[in-house]
Amino acid sequence: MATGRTHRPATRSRGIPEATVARLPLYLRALTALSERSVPTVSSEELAAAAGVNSAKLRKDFSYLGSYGTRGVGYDVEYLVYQISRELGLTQDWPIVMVGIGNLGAALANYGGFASRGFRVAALIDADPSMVGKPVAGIPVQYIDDLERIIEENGVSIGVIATPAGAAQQVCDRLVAAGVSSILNFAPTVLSVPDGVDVRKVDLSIELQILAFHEQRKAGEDGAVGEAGLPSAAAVRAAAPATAPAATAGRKGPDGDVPAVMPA
Amino acid sequence: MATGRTHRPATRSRGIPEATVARLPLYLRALTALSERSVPTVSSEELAAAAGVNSAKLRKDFSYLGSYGTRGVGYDVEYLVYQISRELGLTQDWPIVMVGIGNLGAALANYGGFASRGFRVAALIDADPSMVGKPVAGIPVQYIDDLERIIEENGVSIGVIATPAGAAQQVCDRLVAAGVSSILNFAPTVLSVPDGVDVRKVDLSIELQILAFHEQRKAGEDGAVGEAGLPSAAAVRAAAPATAPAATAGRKGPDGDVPAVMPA
DNA sequence: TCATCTTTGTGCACGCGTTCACAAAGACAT
DNA sequence: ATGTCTTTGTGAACGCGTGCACAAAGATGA
Repeated sequence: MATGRTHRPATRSRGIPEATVARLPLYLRALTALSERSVPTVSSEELAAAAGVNSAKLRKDFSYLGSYGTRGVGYDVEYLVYQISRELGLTQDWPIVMVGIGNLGAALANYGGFASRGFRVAALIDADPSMVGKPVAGIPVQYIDDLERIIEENGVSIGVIATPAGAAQQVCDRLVAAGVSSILNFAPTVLSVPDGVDVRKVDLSIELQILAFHEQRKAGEDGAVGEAGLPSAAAVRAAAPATAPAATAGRKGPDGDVPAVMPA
Repeated sequence: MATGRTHRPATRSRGIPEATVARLPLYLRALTALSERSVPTVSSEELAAAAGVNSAKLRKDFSYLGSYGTRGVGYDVEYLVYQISRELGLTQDWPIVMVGIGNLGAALANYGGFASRGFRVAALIDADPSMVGKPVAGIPVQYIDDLERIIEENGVSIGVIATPAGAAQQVCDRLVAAGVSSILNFAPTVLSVPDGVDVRKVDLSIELQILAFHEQRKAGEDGAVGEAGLPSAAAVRAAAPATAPAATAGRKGPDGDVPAVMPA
């Protein structure tokens, strides 16, 4: 998960916990799939399994929205889809602008997940004049000088930043000044914004580093305690990652490098 | 933040809280920037500001790593960079494979954040035969039938999934069976994996939905209480978002369907 | 109508994470 | 040496999130 809300210490909106809000889209996705298969109702147990969460947690989450279930039966799929969509604000149209149409930006623009569920790409913006006018995902790229006008004319309140790190804060400032109050940041930088503006960040590098931490730990602890499960194959390999010849090459790491294997 | 660790209920590794681990990459980035500017030391206050966190939290985070600071002075930048890198396992080489080289996958492969800090793209894999052999980011795409062999030969323990939702679980199963024990998932699906395997997910659609929720809330509450701050412009606009005409139309697509290649 | 069975909704307890506030530690000047 | 000043490291309190376990609600069948 590339994640991380910034700012706004879980404002506990109108009683709905932040953690619950973060799971609603997950439930919605599972429910939509059921809806397409014309399944009329689901139990908390089934839906929880589909969403990958605990059933008690799911029931508690739904309890914040109201009592939409029927004891002995479960939840009405269609009704729940509607309620969650409404709660998330997906029953209305959300025009968004994306700034920075490089490799990542272009890929995101093409990504279907953006277009679905009420989100509409109102404009693609870049600072490279040679990009201007070129259509990406069917939408012509516009020049950054028009950013303020575009936001104003389209009533945009959500912006996506996919620029290089160096330009992110500057772009962010302009977006906020122009009226954007929610930002999804793909640039590897910490953005500082005034109160009232929400920033969520997606950082590939950070996600990988977190995985590496756990991977290293798995490699290190096994052998020590034996930690049930885990099909040795992976553990062994991770413990002695230099198995492959030329591949791993370097591995010069200073000193305190992984306790290398460590026989039981 | 596209986020969400799955599984593994915060195993509290060797005393380092999960929340702290998630922040270490942030500190590392800020420290690296300072290091490049040849700054010798930083106080917890300065570094916290750069990383966008509370200074007390930062000090407590570092306290889990040991006592690396000097009272009255601060932390030695170089030393801290090394310690955090080591703790995160970045002093060793981590070969990774990426499966699903569509729009998003290609963009990720080109993304510099992957190559840096010990991560090395060992292979790009796709199920579309017409993609095979074509170089992406300088690396020729390989066919998915060779997945197991590639993982074995390169000692890969971290995999990145950027396939369409429908293919994700299947790819995941193969990766895990081949020995991969950490997965970064960009497909909009819940992956189920055996114990011992870590999954982190990055879901653009979910992030946007969370932002929409807060945006809706901001628009709704103002007017009711007045809730200080917030430059009306955005609030007013969000309150009457249906400005655009047809737009929302279609609404058919199941869910986050990646346009990209790859049949099931 | 009544009994049984399924599934929700939630009270409660526990643990993690955050923040405050301060004592201890060391640098630095005199 | 000694005092002052800065900054760390952490004890303690608090709040959020999670999961258990169960009572209440309603469906279903006789």
